Amino acid sequence: MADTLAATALTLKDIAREAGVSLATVDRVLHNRPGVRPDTVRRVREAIERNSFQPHVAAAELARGRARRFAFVMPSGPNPFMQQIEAYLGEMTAWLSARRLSAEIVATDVFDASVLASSLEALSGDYDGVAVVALDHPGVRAAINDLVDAGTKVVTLVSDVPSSRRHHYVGIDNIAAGRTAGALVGRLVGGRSGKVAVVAGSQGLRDHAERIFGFNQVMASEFPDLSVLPVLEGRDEDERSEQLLAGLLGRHADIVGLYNVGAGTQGVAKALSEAGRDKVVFVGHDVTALTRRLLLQGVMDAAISQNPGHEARAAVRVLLALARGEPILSEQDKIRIDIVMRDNLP
Amino acid sequence: MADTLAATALTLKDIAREAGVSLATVDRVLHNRPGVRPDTVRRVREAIERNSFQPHVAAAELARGRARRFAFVMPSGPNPFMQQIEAYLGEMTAWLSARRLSAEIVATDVFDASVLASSLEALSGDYDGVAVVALDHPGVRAAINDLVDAGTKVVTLVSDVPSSRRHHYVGIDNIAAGRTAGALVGRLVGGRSGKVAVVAGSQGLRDHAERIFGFNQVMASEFPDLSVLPVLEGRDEDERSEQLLAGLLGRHADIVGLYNVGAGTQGVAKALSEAGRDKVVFVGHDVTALTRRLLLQGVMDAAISQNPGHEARAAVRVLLALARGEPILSEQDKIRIDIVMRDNLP
DNA sequence: CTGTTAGCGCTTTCAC
DNA sequence: GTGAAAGCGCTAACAG
Repeated sequence: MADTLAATALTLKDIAREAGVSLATVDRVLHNRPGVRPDTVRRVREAIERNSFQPHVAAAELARGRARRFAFVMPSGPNPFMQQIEAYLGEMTAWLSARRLSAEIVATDVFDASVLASSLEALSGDYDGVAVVALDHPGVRAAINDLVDAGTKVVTLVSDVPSSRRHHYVGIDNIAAGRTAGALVGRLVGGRSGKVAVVAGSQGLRDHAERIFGFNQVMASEFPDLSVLPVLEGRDEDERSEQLLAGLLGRHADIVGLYNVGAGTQGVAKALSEAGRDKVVFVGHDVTALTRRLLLQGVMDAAISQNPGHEARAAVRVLLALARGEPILSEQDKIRIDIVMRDNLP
Repeated sequence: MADTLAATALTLKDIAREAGVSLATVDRVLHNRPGVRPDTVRRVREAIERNSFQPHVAAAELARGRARRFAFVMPSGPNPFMQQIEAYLGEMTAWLSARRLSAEIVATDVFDASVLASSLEALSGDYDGVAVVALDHPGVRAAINDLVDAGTKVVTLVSDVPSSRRHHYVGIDNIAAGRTAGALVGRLVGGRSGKVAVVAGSQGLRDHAERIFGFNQVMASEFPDLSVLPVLEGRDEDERSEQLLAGLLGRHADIVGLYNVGAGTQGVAKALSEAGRDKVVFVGHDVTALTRRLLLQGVMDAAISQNPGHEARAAVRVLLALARGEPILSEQDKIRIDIVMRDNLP
């Protein structure tokens, strides 16, 4: 009644014997290194297949000796979400060093394309892998591609540069996140009709633009009784968001819903409460100390969140798998869009 | 501008030299093995501390030689959620065998305490770790404690036995899950008043009972306009759930919400549609092929879900960390309560 | 193109 | 109580 899911005790030596070659040759084939006759390659490959041989990662890791270095290029500002990611990275120190790995945080102005690009270029050659919170810009794309060409493994984190040749993106699908926000606002408004406000940092940021796109999609197709007002651009700043929203609330008495696409949450909440519009359905992003409090108070109704801890660990695991040439466990590092309400606060 | 989060190159040998002892002695201290003079222990400990030395896991793993075996004790029935967990376990085969680990699935009747207890007892001695979907019963608790006493690492999966001495629980907080379901039903009903139906497998199952408890808590305190009808016990079977619910719908014209606590989802959906009560807010659990379809069709409004892939991998990682004596990355293996609606379907 | 060999940093006998 | 030494299964020179 026991269904064995894994068991192997074969070693490189066994494969070598079976293929009639030496250890070194098997190793070459295993790593697609040149200098082996095609026919020999085939024989070795067959022996590997036949036994579904899995090289022992621990042995490989030990024999390589060299430690692996990863760099995390993060925004230099005081963004709470990014700080959470960095904190979780910090928590992994012991885990990392027990594997002779290191993850260094490189702070930079990720919103300035040329600064970001040169930060990336400066990393070339020194790291086995780089995770970067990237701005989608031609200069950045080029810098990423250069790193890739130099043999560095690159993953984009939180914000993607799909046009680059980065190996992987660790983050959520922002269009789907926006759709989810739309569905929540629409459903939680509960049949009332009226207007919906949208506050974003900037529509120039790819993730914000994508979220708004998804949000509008759902509103238009499924909630015809709700009309979405023009997007306010609060630059993720509290005061500015507050002022803009206060003005909007003053001009429209029939606002029933609000989607806060980025940060500036403090300001948004303030504008809402000072206008006495507590009944407005308020959906935002990310679980921080602030949004947690707002959810508990009932000021915010839901937060769309990507788990920063998961994001940090996923980035490390993906970089490690890439560096080792292992396949990436498909779904393992797909970041899910979490809906967080008061009762399922993590 | 680079903040190093991890870096060590020290080896056991360095520590040995620094403490003025041999390799073997450091190893003994490291693993709390007997036969070392207290004073020597202290000296070695200090040297380890002073250098914040981290032994190289790969080397340790390689030197041990012996493979580690884990057993997963799962329900023998055709529960789709459990099957998903097993499938994800299957996907990890290569990963496991590259680490000389194995995970064997042991199917058993987890709903019969004595059968489950003897299945657990039969495992003793053969495994380094056991994950078990457990029924909370004195006999099962005793069996778990026996395994623990025999040195086997034990984690409960999906369903906990908090009174046992299991090392860890991998699963969600079911009371919070029930509260979340309550908040969703209440909010999505959108201010209407009326009755709410609850269909469960059995109130004797700990997880179902906990979910109902949380659900009622929220309904009572926050949605006074909604009254919860007595729980229907459908035994997680489609036909039975359908019949019971059909009867209930017939008797109450003002049902506006429905919480399906366990399985039997097919029957619940059928009763709803045949009665033409498509407007009823329907919240259930888990994302399966069926619930996915129901969400897309708009029949179900939300599913509370625990990610089976995450659950499978978390169980393996926790067992491995326990077996190696590593600390468990705090939040890493905490399973979150996911709210899944149509737009954030994974 | 292919094989031989010396480790990587631990664990584990087996002596002392 | 403590230490010396032989591997674990790979990788990476270096020879041929």
